Amino acid sequence: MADLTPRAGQNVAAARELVEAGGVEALTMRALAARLGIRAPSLYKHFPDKSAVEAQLITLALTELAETLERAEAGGAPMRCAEGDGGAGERVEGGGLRELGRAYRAYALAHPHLYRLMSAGPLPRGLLPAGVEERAALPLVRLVRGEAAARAVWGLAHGLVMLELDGRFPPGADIDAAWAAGLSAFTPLPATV
Amino acid sequence: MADLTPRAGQNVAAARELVEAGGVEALTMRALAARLGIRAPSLYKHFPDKSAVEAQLITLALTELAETLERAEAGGAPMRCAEGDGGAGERVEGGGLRELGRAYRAYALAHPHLYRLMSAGPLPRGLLPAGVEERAALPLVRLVRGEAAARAVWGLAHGLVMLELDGRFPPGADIDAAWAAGLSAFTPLPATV
DNA sequence: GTCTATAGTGGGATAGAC
DNA sequence: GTCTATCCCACTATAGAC
Repeated sequence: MADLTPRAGQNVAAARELVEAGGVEALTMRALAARLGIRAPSLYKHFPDKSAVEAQLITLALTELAETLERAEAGGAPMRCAEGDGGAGERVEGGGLRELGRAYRAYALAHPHLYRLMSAGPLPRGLLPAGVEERAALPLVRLVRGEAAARAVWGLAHGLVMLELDGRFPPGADIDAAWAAGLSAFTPLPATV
Repeated sequence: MADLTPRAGQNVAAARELVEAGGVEALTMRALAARLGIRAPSLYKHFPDKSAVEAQLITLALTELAETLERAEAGGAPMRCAEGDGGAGERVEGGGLRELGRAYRAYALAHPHLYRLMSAGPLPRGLLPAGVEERAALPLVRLVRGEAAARAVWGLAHGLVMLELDGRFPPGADIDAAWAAGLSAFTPLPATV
């Protein structure tokens, strides 16, 4: 959970560079040590094992994603409902969701390997600080009315991102349009069953 | 592409059992050989290398998924528009999409590791027979009007499946409801813009 | 906190005999 | 088509000296 050694922060930064450059498989204790200019066994004075390194990385990525989404939430559509003229109407939800989607996709595309690490396989929840996971989910939950719809939008975003990262769309595919079609399906109305 | 050896079919079946039981990482040339009662080097008389085995497996999974979706397409909603009374109206799309979603999710949950193998990472398209990928996509393309919307629904399904397989939803989450909310968002209208 | 040395495991793949 | 015998690679992790 917390750093086990004062310099562990630098180590995590180095681990991040490895992952961003070559994916999860590029993160080996040997490579991490080499990048730090030390020998692999020395790492075990900083981390109990490799999963601890990965957990720190996942925590970092989840926090960054949360911050990105929070920024989109605040800066995108007119969300400051308390001040100014409160007559925003139905454009608030649509605009907010579009902004959130843009931010989500942008983060994933900017850090594809980190996104994969963060979202592939079950989370090592026991190794993560409390609340990180929830924080990343909050902006969407705040914006979309209803658990079911929020999870659907989450699935939509995650699926589109993964298909794009995995190169599943045909070469000329208009992915922007797919996002627009997907998100706009959720904006007019929750569309009761 | 094609089997390199008469008995390659049996080998692929054995490989499938390994993957279904223990995931992609359980598929090793050694383990596959052991299951076939031979030694690992003998496998290289049937396959040039390991990626060829995986490609056969992916082909098999894509074909099975395609068949599953085609069955749902034919049996679910009243799709036999040519015969009987042609007055189906708007319920055709909604019902068909729901059926398709059900079938897609059911296949993924029944064969989670195979689904992962088939949908994770870029497809080794050069090693796949022509048309397999397209065939799996066709039922959805036929049902959803517009490329963008079809890709969005694809992303929705893939995302929801992956989140479920990866145990990302909270313990008590109503995943059925998330699917219903997601698919129903696409049924009433394409929701222009 | 770092080192050397090493244990232990697993993997893909080849050569050449039969 | 199958075998034996290997090669070479890579990885996580520990022990114990400094």
